[in-house]
Amino acid sequence: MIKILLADDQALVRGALSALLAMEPDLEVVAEVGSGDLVVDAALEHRPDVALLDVEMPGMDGIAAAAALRGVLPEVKVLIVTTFGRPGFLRRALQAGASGFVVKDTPAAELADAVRRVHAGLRVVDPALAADSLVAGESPLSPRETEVLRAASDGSTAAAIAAKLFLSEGTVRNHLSSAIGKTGAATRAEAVLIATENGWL
Amino acid sequence: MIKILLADDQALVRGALSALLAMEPDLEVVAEVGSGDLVVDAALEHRPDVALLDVEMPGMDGIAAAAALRGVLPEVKVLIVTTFGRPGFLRRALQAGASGFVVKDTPAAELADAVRRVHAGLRVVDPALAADSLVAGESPLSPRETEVLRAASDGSTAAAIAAKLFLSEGTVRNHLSSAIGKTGAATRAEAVLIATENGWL
DNA sequence: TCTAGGCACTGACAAATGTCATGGCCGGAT
DNA sequence: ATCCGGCCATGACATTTGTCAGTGCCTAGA
Repeated sequence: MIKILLADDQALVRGALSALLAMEPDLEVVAEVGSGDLVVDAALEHRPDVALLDVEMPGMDGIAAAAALRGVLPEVKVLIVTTFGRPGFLRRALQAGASGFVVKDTPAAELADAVRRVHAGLRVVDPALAADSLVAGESPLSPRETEVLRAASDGSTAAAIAAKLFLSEGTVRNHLSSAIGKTGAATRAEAVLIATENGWL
Repeated sequence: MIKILLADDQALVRGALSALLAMEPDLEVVAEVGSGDLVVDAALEHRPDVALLDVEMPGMDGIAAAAALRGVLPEVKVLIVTTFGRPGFLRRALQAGASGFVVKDTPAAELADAVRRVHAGLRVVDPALAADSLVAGESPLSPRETEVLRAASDGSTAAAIAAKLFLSEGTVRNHLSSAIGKTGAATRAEAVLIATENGWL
């Protein structure tokens, strides 16, 4: 019997995944949480074999939760589930110690198998996504550029970003210009889009 | 026995919802599709009582599919499911003839009830979302402003938008300026954000 | 019929943006 | 010890953006 911890912020999806996994005779969902912050506590209490973590969650996201879980209970295997197949997500998930990475548009029948394979100590990675991850590579953005670009992602003006990050306005424009160049974009808005699609923010 | 048609582009979620509904003795999923374009065909073939449609789908979205379904098989009740509780979505869904509107973070246990209530001829609407919909009101943007703003949402420059929509660059800037004013934003990027959050695009 | 409002355009102006050259500071690699 | 790269900053420049005033066309409602 493989014991599973389920983390997804959307209650409906969480419950549905639970129902899906409950159909398998050898799987058992022992805990469900709706936030990344609750993962470690729930794992300590219910001692699952596998943790199924969504990336998109308020507060601590699935990848951060995976890293935290690894620090406390390294024997728990982590399988990351996500809506968006961003190359950067896969890279960061594996670096955080995840054993598997599944996108939400894989067939439902394969989820149980993925759980079993992860439990058996194997790696489970979407091959198409792995290829994307290789071509996209790591983020070309420096830490500061990433920070500035993220601050720009809500349409803030350069002056507003400068105030928020305690920088000069010219410096902000320089970082943005550099980010625009590295992403191959023409405007900051396009740079934000490209960086987001690649999971660099 | 209530017969259900399920439409969601994410196979994993679709399968999971199917498993969830299959646990109810009086519900039966008779068809599953992964695109809005397939909804009408599948409905004609399987004659469901209730159609459970996700809004976010490639090709024809859930709301358009609801309208199309209503034109062909008006006796089929439509229950819209969505990740994002955008006020504009609710309004458009109801105008398209949907009987219910459920957000994906409602508890899993309530989904079956929502299906039953919709089947019984009742309306099912998230109360919090309904309130939002009232305050947000209809989109203040004119058709042209909406079009221009949508074209700007990928970070395109004014010149690029003008070329795409066969407008003068000055006209594009005027429409954007007007949209910025109506949304209460300070920049076009912020206007895009606000319009998206309200479901106006 | 008149009128209001959406749509399109022009021209002009201030502000914001993107780029470039330049320089100083620091930490890690050679 | 030196060099390189990231980081912060300045100042200057051309371009883009956001705003405003004014014009005209067209359609739907009073």
